[in-house]
Amino acid sequence: MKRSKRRSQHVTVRDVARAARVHFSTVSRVMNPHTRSQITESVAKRVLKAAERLGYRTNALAAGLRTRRSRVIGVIIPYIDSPLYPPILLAIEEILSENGYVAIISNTQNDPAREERVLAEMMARQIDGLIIGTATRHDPVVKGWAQRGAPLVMINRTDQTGAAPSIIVDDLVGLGLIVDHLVELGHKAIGHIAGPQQLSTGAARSEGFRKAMARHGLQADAITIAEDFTREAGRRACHALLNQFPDITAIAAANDLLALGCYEALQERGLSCPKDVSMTGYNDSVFVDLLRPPLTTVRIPQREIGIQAARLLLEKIEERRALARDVVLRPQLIIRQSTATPRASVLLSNSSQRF
Amino acid sequence: MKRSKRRSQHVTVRDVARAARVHFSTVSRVMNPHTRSQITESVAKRVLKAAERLGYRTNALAAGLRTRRSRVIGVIIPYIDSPLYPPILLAIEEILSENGYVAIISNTQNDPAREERVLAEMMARQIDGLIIGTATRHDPVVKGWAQRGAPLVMINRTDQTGAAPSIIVDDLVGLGLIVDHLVELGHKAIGHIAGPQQLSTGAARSEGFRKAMARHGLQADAITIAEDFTREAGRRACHALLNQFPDITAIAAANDLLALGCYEALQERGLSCPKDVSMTGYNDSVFVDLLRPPLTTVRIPQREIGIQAARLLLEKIEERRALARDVVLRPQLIIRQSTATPRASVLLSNSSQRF
DNA sequence: ATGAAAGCGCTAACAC
DNA sequence: GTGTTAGCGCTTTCAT
Repeated sequence: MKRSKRRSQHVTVRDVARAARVHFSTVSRVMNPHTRSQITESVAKRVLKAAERLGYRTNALAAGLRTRRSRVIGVIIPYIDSPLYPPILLAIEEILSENGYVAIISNTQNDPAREERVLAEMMARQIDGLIIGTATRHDPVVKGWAQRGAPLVMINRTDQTGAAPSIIVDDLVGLGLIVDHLVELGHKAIGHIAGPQQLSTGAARSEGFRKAMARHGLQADAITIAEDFTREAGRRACHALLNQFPDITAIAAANDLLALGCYEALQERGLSCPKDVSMTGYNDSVFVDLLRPPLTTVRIPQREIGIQAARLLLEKIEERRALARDVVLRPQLIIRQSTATPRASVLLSNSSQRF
Repeated sequence: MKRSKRRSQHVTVRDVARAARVHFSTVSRVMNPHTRSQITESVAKRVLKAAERLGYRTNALAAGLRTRRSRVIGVIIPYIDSPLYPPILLAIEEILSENGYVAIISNTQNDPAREERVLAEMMARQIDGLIIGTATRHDPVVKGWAQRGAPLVMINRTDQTGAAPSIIVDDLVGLGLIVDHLVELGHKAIGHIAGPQQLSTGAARSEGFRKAMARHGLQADAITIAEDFTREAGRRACHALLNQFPDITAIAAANDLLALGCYEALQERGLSCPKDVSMTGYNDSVFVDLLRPPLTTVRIPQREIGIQAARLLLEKIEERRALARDVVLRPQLIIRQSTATPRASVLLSNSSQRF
């Protein structure tokens, strides 16, 4: 008769137990799929009915405190308002939800201080695992987590230490597809707007560019590094590139946002794409098919990245295996109208023929 | 000497207390900003130093179980991969993070079953409040939460009951801006691709269209309702609209995605925008300035929506006031190149004058 | 100003 | 198969 007065909003196992005339641990066993088989069918039914009637919902905080498993996972990404991430997040959330997990999603804006803060909040909430899209090439966060044996999966970017599995796209192949396509169109003087080199994506795509150019016996020195994967950085880098290398007939940008910036820069210089300069992007972001002109780019399996990352993380959490399997997904060339044969003037001077 | 053997990974208040030679409740008081003032400065310093040294981090699950406050809030939106939401989510997360809260973000794809499931997961985790962008005009979720007195804020869409505060944009004004602009350009036969009418946004924008047309003494019967706020639905609706009303010279779409679909439909019909038909969108989604042609649209303060929603929710949570203040934000017309004077042929027949 | 004690709601040995 | 018991780590009266 002690706690019956406090019929507050929360229905607990004890309330259900009283209603079903069983011990509260029996209720717990019924509610937990893992221990459900221990209970007689008739008793289980009675408990379930009472729970239903009282509107019982298990308190994940209490359960988590006891089991040391919160069924919450953390997701840290640099920019949620970049077109790259939403489809990935969507897929992650779908897989997690199917498995009774939820995601705490945080942005860092590539700011290490913010990253540290959100990570602290996540750890305080006893997250069971972490998916991060912010790994730098030698990432202290990655190292820290991996050393503590905490389940961690990197997406999109990877660090160099191999301390945790990652889901990435084969950017070497991706830039190869781009360069092959441009060369096939007849381009020889091809420039590259590179992404930040401390990010694996930026570095890998630059390397892919260089290797592919070398494969074709072409010079790969027309490279400008954009300080960030943004439209504005792309615009500035494009101007710099064209100032230094006015003769290039095609520009391979390290991602779509950079390519958008290049579109602006070209327009500002009175250059037409693809007549004067062919452009390519990377990621096949939503809407780039509607740009002027529609952007030739490389499609990466965003959804698949999310699915694989979530699956891999859940495997690590539930099985506690230290599998360091990396997943490398293949990109696909999407040809649109921002690429064409090199401009006539250059064709003339470079190959001394017309038509 | 009982529990000293289990030097497991987690450092607790007891560990810190032992190291600082105080009672563990003192540690708790030091760590909690609210009770910190009760402790002598020197003792506090000693505790803090010990905590630092041992790497103590408070366990939010345990604290939440005790205080019945999880410092987690739920965010439910229909589509994370719609360009509307990421900036809102970014702002929400920023405000929450500043206040020591984190967000569990879930997508529903407008599927009520999914909504129910994610909501159950959130409730199990004892979320302190909820921000939802999925409210239908008579929403059971909204009603349920409001009745239980749980802090809830609606964004973007609102229900009709006024059961909870909402942060919305003044869509009547927004469509008014659009219609005024088109009329000023000389359009009279203006069509409208409406959004789903069970959503407050769809309904409000249609009403805004009708009222504005009436204000100008124009017929507002060229309306087709798209079954969803998607590009494909926009494409189909645009075809239907033009089949039924071939003479319209301008189309006001209820959002940008619908306008994109219209772009496709116009292209399929061999019509040029804005020469044959002027187009307008709504939301000023990222990239619509780079479309062919750049889209005239209405900019809504996405970031502000997120900020206001998070602030309002935190107010409700911390002060437990039942303020039902609605926030209505003002939209802004963004004129680009998808709108122009009506096509010559129509000008001729409609107003019997040229130039 | 600090210590003592109780308990948030749950799970998981351990009994019987 | 079900009841008993003991915490998970924390906050918060109540003493002192």
